[in-house]
Amino acid sequence: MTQPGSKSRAAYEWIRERIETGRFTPGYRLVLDAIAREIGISAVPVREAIRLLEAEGLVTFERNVGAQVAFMHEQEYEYTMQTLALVEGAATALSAPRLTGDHIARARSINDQLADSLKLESFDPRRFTELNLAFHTVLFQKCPNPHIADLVGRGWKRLTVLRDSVFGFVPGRARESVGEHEALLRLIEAGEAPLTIELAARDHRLGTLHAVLAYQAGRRHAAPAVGRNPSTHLTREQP
Amino acid sequence: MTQPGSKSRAAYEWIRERIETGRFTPGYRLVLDAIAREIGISAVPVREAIRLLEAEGLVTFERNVGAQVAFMHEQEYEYTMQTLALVEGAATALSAPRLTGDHIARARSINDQLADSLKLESFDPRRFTELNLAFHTVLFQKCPNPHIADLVGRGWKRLTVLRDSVFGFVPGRARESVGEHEALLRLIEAGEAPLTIELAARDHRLGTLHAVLAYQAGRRHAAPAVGRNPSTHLTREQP
DNA sequence: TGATACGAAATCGTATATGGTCTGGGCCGA
DNA sequence: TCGGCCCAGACCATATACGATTTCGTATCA
Repeated sequence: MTQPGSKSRAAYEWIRERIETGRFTPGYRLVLDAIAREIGISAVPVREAIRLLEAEGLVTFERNVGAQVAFMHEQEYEYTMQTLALVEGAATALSAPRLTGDHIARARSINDQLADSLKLESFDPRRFTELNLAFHTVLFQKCPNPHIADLVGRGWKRLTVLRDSVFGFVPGRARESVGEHEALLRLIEAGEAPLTIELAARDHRLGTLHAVLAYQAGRRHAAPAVGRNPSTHLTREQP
Repeated sequence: MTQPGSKSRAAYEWIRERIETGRFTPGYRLVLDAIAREIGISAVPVREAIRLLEAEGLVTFERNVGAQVAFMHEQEYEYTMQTLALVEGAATALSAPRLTGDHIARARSINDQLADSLKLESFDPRRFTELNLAFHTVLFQKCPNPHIADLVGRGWKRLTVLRDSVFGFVPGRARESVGEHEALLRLIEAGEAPLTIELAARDHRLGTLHAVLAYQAGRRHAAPAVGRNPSTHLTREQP
């Protein structure tokens, strides 16, 4: 299925693309025959595609009833980011000792691009997110544990569905990020203890999460109930 | 599919049971028609079952070629336990503040049973593992993040395929476990910081992992290259 | 003898067909 | 008017059928 050329794959991408771009909104019913007819294939591969989307949490499924685009509650972003903070932190720490000077240089170069993108009069949050992923990918790519690496990949993939780019909402956080990136690089260069690196990487991601949550709280209540500073606890205080 | 009553589900359980009990050994080819005929259904639901097993990593799959029971290298157990240490530690820490005295009492009661099972002249490692899961389930069950909770469940499920019970190999570790359980309970009761609890729970699991790795190294080299004590780093020294 | 090409068997991927299950609307009785 | 029953339509789950792809044995040729 993951293999290109298959119709299941085509159906998967066809549906996913529509969910990502918002043409299929949460609750939209995915009817096998209808989709199959529209793509010009039979229902069998469509069914398989939907099963895969279900496994990714993009659609919900009920036997004898069918599938619909999953409802994502407010907290979905929080849960995903919290999980990503956890696994990406670990992946980065496990990867760190295996990174060469070359890797660090590459990461630093990407971070420079991130810094540059801040200076443009028209800040492009989408591009910032793209570069941000590239930066972190360099850092965790050497993670020797394939399960953890896989979870990191899933987390990022899921984020693409939840938010195109949160940095559009919290541009200030983008600026902070660049500084934290450099700090993280220094820790790695210095050969700091894995746990130190893990918690730094974790905090970095939680920092973005908290910024977004604070922004949302602000929008809701006019008086922003600012969360605490990023904490390594994966948690934040309840209001 | 996850729903009972479906033939996909039946096929899934039929295959999985054979893999778990070792009747289907790694490398065994899973031929759709053959399995379908043997179960008495058509190939379509069997195919779906195999896709699910693939997602769980129990079988590997190649387009136009088919599926076979996944080869699990030596390190598979290590990777799975390391990942479980990571996510279970977090789940436990996130769950801890939501646990009532009732939960703690229940966990302690299970730990008593674990202690009792050590005293029996015939130690039953399988039962120990069962109770052990029950104990930890009490502790992380209140984890509010469904993604992390899900990952914990997957980790445990995967372990059932990898090893029936490692405590048969390292009975000494069973004894240690009981003590660490009590220590963990005290941390939770005392309302310690989430990170403290997280790392304690993580270390607890890594302890078992390291014990098993040391045992394996001992079997291989006669002179056991004992790993370091459990570390919160998720890592251990290379020999 | 070894390499290559051909062809048949095995097996997968997908289309089409069919029976089963759920859902919603209309009819009937209170 | 309202609630319950029944039926028809929609849709899913699975079976069967068939073309497509891979694999592997065998024959042919250098």
